Amino acid sequence: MRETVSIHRIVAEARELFRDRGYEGASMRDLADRVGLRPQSLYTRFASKESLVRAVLAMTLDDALADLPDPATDWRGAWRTLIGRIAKTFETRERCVGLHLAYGVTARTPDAQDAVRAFFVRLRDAMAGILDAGKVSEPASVAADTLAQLEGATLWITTEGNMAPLRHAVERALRVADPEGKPA
Amino acid sequence: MRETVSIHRIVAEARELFRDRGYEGASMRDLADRVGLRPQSLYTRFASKESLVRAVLAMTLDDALADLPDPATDWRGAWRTLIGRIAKTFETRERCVGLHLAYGVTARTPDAQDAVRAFFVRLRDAMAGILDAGKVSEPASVAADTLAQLEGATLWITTEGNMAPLRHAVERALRVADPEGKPA
DNA sequence: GTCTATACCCGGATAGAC
DNA sequence: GTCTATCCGGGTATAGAC
Repeated sequence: MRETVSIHRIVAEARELFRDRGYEGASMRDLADRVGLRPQSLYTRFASKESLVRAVLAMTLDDALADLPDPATDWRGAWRTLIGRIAKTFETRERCVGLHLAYGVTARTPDAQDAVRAFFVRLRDAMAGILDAGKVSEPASVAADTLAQLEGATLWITTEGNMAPLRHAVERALRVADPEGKPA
Repeated sequence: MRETVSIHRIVAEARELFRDRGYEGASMRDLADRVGLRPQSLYTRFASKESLVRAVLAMTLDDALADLPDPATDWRGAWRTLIGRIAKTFETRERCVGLHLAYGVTARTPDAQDAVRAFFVRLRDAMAGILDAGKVSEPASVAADTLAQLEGATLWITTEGNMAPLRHAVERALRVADPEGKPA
């Protein structure tokens, strides 16, 4: 008789799998192995592999936005913290689970596709809300561009292990909240 | 008795599949259906699914670099043309086959992994060569950043159909070769 | 809630006829 | 070079005992 495995643990391991192998490349068998269960036992918690996508991205968004400084009183601190968290994840994990899933889900997994779209829209809106509190012009557009630049930099991490483009993207992102800061 | 199917045709269809579904999601059966062959007939031309990756990326690099203006005499024209081709592909196809493969190949497909790395390094080097001809400072770094920004913008195309971040990335890229140009 | 066992399908790849 | 037929592993998911 095995111990009960927490939902959080399963979702965290599923995130690792999705990030490294994408939606198609990740298997329920491998996930079960990682958490020490039989594959079938996963289905008592999750109706399908597809439903794991929403859970993984919900956890990831929570991680990114938890306990941020209040934009109303410290929007620069909130911005720096959020950008730093995203960059830290990319440095440590070498890639973005959201981007892998964005490319990996299709019309054949519509619920997963919607979950991915919702994840990025919510993240962008959170970023835009911070910039809006700082009265940065066109906050939604700047937020989308900033997130895109951070995501794109993972190309060089995953192909070459080259972190320089990510560092440059972070510098540009921080300059959004501090235009007087040191130039490159 | 069917007509002989050209290698070019097979590789072009494989590119569509890899771009839309990634390495794991693309199947030799689907590829065979697209070109009107039995799956087994693909193996007379390609030793394995993995070997298709190198062929797809070689064709893609050729497409991107064919008949560019000579950087020695018109580096700005070469830069504009290359950036324009990349952006055009992303607009039309909604995503980048190279990025999907970059995330999709693993240590279990080492030849494909190497092909992906080589693809992006060669593309970056071609971009850097153009910038170098124009005496732009740090051409390799600028080329890598520019490519990353274009790639990152596909996130919003694939999730929302939003082309604005790609347009912004193109504007920033063109400004590299024309710093006096119109600001955003 | 987890287990054993399994249904059922789809994946890459091969054998051998024509 | 393409075909028919097939092998074999692995995928998601389910049934039913404990």
